[in-house]
Amino acid sequence: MGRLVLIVEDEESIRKFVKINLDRAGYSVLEASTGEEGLQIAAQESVDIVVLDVMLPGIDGFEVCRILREKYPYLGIIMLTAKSQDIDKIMGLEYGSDDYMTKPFNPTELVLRVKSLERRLEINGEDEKPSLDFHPFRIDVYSRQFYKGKSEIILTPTEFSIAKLFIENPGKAFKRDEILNYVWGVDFVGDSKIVDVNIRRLRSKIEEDSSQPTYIETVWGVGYRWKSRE
Amino acid sequence: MGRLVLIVEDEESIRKFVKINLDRAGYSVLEASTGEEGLQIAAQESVDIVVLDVMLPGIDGFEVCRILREKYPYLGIIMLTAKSQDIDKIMGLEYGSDDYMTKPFNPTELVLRVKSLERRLEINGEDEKPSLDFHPFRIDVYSRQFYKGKSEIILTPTEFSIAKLFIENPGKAFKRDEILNYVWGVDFVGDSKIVDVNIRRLRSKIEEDSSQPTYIETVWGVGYRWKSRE
DNA sequence: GTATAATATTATAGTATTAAGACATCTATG
DNA sequence: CATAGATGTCTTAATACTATAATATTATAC
Repeated sequence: MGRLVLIVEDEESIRKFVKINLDRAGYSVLEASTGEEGLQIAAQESVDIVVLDVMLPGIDGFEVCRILREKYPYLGIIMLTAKSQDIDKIMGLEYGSDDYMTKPFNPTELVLRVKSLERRLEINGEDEKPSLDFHPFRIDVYSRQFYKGKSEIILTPTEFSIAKLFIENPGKAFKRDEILNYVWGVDFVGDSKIVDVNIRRLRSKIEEDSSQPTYIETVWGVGYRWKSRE
Repeated sequence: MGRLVLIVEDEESIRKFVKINLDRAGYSVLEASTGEEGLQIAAQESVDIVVLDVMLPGIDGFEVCRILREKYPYLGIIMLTAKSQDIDKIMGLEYGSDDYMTKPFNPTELVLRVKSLERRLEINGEDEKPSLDFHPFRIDVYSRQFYKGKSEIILTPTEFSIAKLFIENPGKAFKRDEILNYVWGVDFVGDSKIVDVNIRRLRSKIEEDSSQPTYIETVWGVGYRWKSRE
């Protein structure tokens, strides 16, 4: 499963450069240009690894690292530092990053470090459970739990079933009858309008604003579609 | 299986960082901020290894170490000391700790020390108990005993079987039929509501408040799940 | 713009699920 | 054989879910 990496770096050229390299290595990459933005994204998305610059406008990288480590013990953190900085302090108790690289750095090496950290996290951290991922959502079929970013959303059986169908087929436009067959079974007798009602319930739980849905789109005259990446 | 580590350290930031790192390495971690608290927890829970700061308010670390060693000969103890302290005294007969680290220290190294001590304890110490651990619970499959912390909870055969199934598969959402098949066997004739009744009985024994269960969660429309982590 | 069809929203009543308690039967043990 | 504990069944209560229907809103075609 392609892990999700967040880059927190104010200089755009470096950020893009890192992104391109991690993209190519098969990671999903999010970007933040300030510490505040980084913390916000980390709170919303289920980020696995953060590549964090020390020098940031506003809250500096050390502070961001400390906050991240406190909030998300299982997060991997790689810091980008200047040569002169105190490595013990960075890696040690004070801030608790998992690895560091001194600038300027070789992008290939960064990718290697990310990969190595990923392995470490997998070994120590929890086992890999079959989960369906579609950022910012994740469905854990093993425990039957649905997550938006880091927080669980409790779904009813019907809602869960619909969400699973969508996330297994992002971008596909489903006719009401198709949804009906999958969720209610082929022998269901009744109006296909129940699909609408249950879509609405699902929307009200997962959308920011359920009257302006951004995840479950209406395909007029057909049915509904889980919005694939823009 | 994840061993239980107790950290006795008054400074919260250090305590938290040690906890985070041990958590990630797969240990269950308990915290105490004073020597008294540490001794109390050690008496209640089946702690395997203690990480013990020397400088503590009230009873100091040396004294805590001596008491622990006297009471629990098989306990592993790692002391955290300042650079200047007399290492021979710490490691020697006087107090009898198993290992030490000087502050400031690298958390990664601490994890390595804990792991190494764990191995040593397994070789020298007691038999490899075929026990399932899921803090604060422990199941001894041979003697068919069930513990919450240090105290045994007497379970009936049916309850024990359910508890075992859950603790072997933390986080998994079990359908009633799955539980039925495992506990009662595939040839059981009768209603699957029997599962509900026995879950209730188990809850009333192991939960603080069985109407607000925190260990055995209800998965609505499906069955039950042992809560994996908070 | 207006009519029409499709979809969104809301409320409610009915249904299904789970929790809790009580009881009778069964089983092991002395 | 007597007893205590274990276990399955039944009943009732509490809770959560969901289909239906009725109304409002929005999109499309003309």
